[in-house]
Formats: sequence, C-alpha cells, structure tokens
Amino acid sequence: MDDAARALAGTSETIAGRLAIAIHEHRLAPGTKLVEEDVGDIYGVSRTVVRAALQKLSHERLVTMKRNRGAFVSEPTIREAREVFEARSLLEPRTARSAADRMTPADLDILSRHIDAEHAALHSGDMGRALRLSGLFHIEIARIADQGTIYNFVTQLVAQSSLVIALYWQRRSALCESHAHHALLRALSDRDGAQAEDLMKGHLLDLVSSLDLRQKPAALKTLRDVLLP
Amino acid sequence: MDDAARALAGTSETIAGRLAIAIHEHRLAPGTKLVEEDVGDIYGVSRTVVRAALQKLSHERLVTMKRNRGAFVSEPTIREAREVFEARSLLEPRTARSAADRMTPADLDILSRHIDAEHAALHSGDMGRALRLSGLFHIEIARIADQGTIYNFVTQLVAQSSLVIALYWQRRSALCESHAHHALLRALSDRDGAQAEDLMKGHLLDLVSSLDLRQKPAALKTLRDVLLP
DNA sequence: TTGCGAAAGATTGTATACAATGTGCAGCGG
DNA sequence: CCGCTGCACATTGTATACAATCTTTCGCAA
Repeated sequence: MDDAARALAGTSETIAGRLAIAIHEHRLAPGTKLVEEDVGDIYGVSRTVVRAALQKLSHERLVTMKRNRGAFVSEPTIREAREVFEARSLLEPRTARSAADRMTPADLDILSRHIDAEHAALHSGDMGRALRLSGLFHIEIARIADQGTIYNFVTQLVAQSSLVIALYWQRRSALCESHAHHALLRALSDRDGAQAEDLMKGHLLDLVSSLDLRQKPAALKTLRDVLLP
Repeated sequence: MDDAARALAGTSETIAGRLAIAIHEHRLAPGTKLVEEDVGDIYGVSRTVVRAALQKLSHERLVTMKRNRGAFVSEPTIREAREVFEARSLLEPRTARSAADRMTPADLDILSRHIDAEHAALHSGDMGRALRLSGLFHIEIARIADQGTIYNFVTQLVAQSSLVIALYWQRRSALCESHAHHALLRALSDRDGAQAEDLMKGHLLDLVSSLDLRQKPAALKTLRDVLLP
C-alpha cells in the first residue's frame, strides 16, 4: 500500500460505502471478484478492515461471500429479483403515504434537487450516477416518512435493485422513469397521501415490467449456466 | 480457551446463531456487554471469529457496536420498538396471505408442531423458549410464503421484537397470544388468504398494545437517562 | 494432442501481536 | 471531604504471520 492510499484510509464503514457506491453506479459489475488484498491496497488498509467491509456488504446482499473462494459482487437470480420488488411493493407505497403526511418545505427542496441532479446526470450521459440518484430518491422518501427500520430495508432493497437493473434491464424503456418521480413529488408536496401511495405502487410495477425477468439474458449466461444444471 | 471449548468451535455463523438464540430467549439481557475475548474463550475461537459474529449480529441490530467501547446487546428505544412493529405490519399480513395460498400438508404439520412446542414450553414455565418458538412461528409463515427477501426481513424483525418484549412487555396479558396463532393456523390450513391477512394484522396490533410504549419503564431507566438529557 | 495428477502459486481463514483508546483507581491538592 | 490529575489496567482496532483451501500450471503418459 502506498502513501497516497494510506492517506485516504478510513474505517470499514467508509470502505463499504465506497464499494457500495461503485456497485450502485455499475462501475463494479455483478460477478466481479473483490480480492481482499487488492481492495486493501487501494484504500490503504489491511485485509482485516477490508473483510469487515465485505462482511457488511454481504449482509446487505450486495456482495456474496463464498467460503474459501472469496467475495463477489452479487448476481441476483430472476427469482431474487422478483422477491426484491415484491418486498419493495409491500414497503414503499405505504411509506410514501406516510411521507406525504410529513413533508416539510425543506424535504421538498431536497427531493427537487435530487430530481434535477438525476436529470443532469442523464443528459450528461452518466447513467450510473443517474441510477444512483434515482435510488436515492426512493431512500429519501423513506427518510421523510421517519421510519428508521423501513428506511434501512428500503436502502438495502434499492441497492439490490441496482444489481437487478444491471442484470435484467432491457433497453427499450430508456425514458428512465423521471416522469414518475415528478408525479410522486407533486403528490408528496400536495400532501396527498393516497395519491402518493398509488403512484409509488404504479411506479414499482412499471420498474418491474421494464425488466426482462422471463429468463436470464443470453449475453450474461455463462457456459456453466447453460450446460451444468 | 480449554479443550472442551475448542471442541465446539464453529464458524462465526454458528457463534452468531448461538448468541442470537441466547438473546432471543432472554438469557442475554439488553445492555449486556459482550467482551470479545470472553466470548472467544467460551466457544474456543479467537477474537477474529467472535468479531465477525458480533458484526453480523450488529447488522441485524441485535447487537450495537460502539467504537472503541465494545459490543452490547441492543436496547431498542420506544421509537425503535414502534418502528419495528410498523415494518412488521407492512410485511407480515400480506405475507400471511401468500402463505395461505401455498400451504402444503407438510407446512401444516410444521406449524402445528411449533404451536404444540410453544404450549409445552409455556406450561413448563420456560418463557424464553416459548417466546423464541412464538417468533419462529412468524418466521415459518414467511418461509411458507416462499419470499426469501421478506423472510430475511421478518427474521430480523422478530429478533428485534424479542428485545422489545424484553424491555417493554407488561405483565397483564400473560395469555401469550397462543389463541392468535391457533386462529392463524386455521385460516392458513383453510387456505383463506384474506382471513389470514386480517388475523395477522390484528395479531400484530395486539402485540403492540400488550407493550408499554408510553415511556421507558422506571426500573430500566438509568440515572443517565433521567438526568442527562 | 488429450487427459490426468501433483506441485507451485494465489487467496482466504484464523490466530496472535502490537497500537490506540477507554476505564477506573490512587494519590494529591484544595 | 470533594474533585482533579495521571498512571495502570482492560478492551478494542489494526496489522501481520501462519495454516487451510482452492486454482492454475506443468509434466508425463496414453
């Protein structure tokens, strides 16, 4: 590990955060192996700290640790993808309703800026960043609803959704759902809980149907996938 | 670490499991400090493994790690207690409905045995075990619903609920909700999803109202709690 | 060439050593 | 007697060493 790396050495939390963002923005693709010593060299810490970070990510299901084999960016199966969105559909609509009841002008501001930033990222072609901001929009709503437990779950689900999108996104609906977020924002700022709940429910359904969950895309199938089972 | 301890040395997962069960059964009270070396001696492993186990439990919010201070069995606040049950009320009723659609005779058997075991534990006065079995009943329903993500969340929520109960349970309703589980089981075995959903919703409301979440019980208030803020 | 097997290399799993930090007690001054 | 300072102890945080395991490669024979 060089001095530059050692300079930005942080706790395992910060390293987990950096890795999470990289995964979120699709800079680390599903399936990528995360070698402990390599990551440690990059961030200027020992494997001990890296392992703690990887364990944290593994508990969030962003990373899958295989005993004696190492840590890999998770590759959710089609089934897991469905399950993630099933959980989101139970949690997020009702949470959006609660958020509507609690919206403050400051919250409105934050959400507006999120949408703007998302737009900007999209226009500058930075899909990864746009995706991350889009996820943060959902997370922010859970924060506004002021429900810590649900906030944690939604954060985890949004992260997993990012992996799902990396694997199962189909090109066609490139409009990228910013209209949905705009409509949601309006309902929230109107404090129209019922409307917010409905919009969120619909938005999540749209998200799922923008995925191709019928079968694993051929490009991503490995020979192993095709031939072994 | 002696040889007896070394003999039952397992992975961090098994140690986390053992600790989780002890917490679940109220043998480890909220606030208890878990000293790494002590736990390591007990299970015959080094601090490295214990730390991994504690980190896992900390991600499940069963344990709270304070930097440079150590790991403690979590003490959910009243607010967190409410949030846990809020999340449960979003996830479990709909999950019970799904479970009703998928019940098999084998599942019916498993649930029946859970209830019987819970009864037996209650009658033998083993409250801790009864509580754990009661939680497993809810977890089992999530398993039957065949939703992995939700299953994980419910597992975590049930574990946290055990801490909440340890802190905020009020004596009076000692009947211990076994009737509710019986009724649920009937709805499930009848494949009556709507009924199962309603019963689960009501059951969770009953659970919350059997707690005293108005203020922290005086016995559990420390001087710090009273005087500092 | 192809297939098998063993050894070398790479990577993870665990233990331990040392550093950093927090805690508590003893002694001192007021 | 009370409160403060500083030292000794206990505990956690991190790095490193070694063991266990997996992967790859090389050699050899069919």
